[in-house]
Amino acid sequence: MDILPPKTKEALLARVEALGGLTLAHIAKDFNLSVPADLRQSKGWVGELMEKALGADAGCLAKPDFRQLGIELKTLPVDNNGRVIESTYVSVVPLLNHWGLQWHQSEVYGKLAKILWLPIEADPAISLPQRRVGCGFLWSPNTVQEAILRQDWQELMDMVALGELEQISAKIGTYLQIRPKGANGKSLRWGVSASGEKILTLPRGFYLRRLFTQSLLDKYQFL
DNA sequence: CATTGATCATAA
DNA sequence: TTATGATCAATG
Repeated sequence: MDILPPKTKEALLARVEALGGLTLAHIAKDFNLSVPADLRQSKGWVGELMEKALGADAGCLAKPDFRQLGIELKTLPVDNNGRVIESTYVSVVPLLNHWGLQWHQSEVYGKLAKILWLPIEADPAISLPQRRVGCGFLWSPNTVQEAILRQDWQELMDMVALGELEQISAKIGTYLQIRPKGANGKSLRWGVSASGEKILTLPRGFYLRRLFTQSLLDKYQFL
């Protein structure tokens, strides 16, 4: 059972609304999928299930998930107190061939420009099959948010370009941060050192900090 | 106990 | 092999 991609934003939001309140077991059953016991060896399972349920069509491509609509889908794990549990992966950090890259041409901007946030119950006290989908909402950065995201991106990409990879830690950045993003500590990519030589280094990704996505969720709940 | 750094599965 | 989907688990 394959769901076709929604043709309009309204059609997408209608599907999101229909998902709200359903358990993961319920949705998985509709696709003849079994629910893993836990996420330890299936970390992306919930996100992939939501892609199926909503008809995301970007597959493994450098997205957005809904290509025709330019909308990126992100699940937002939330505990029983409405607290966002995890940071949100955005995209890989280009370690090479990034000279002259501008904010508005970056993958980060492309994905953050329009996001469908889909809160998912993720309290450890609730078993995976019993967890429910919350109320999804569309978000685009406002002027202030974009300015801060852009500053973060620029500061971090400047460090990448200057070969300061070893000095990049997850502590840098107000909303955005860079953290390792690989299969394990042995996966390596080519980057550039401070002296301009090509070096092997960990693959990294841009992530949105938990407190930032928490603020988005809080604002939505308030409205 | 929150965050950083490390890791798991899968598709193309 | 690299990018997608993320969460796990060590650390301070």
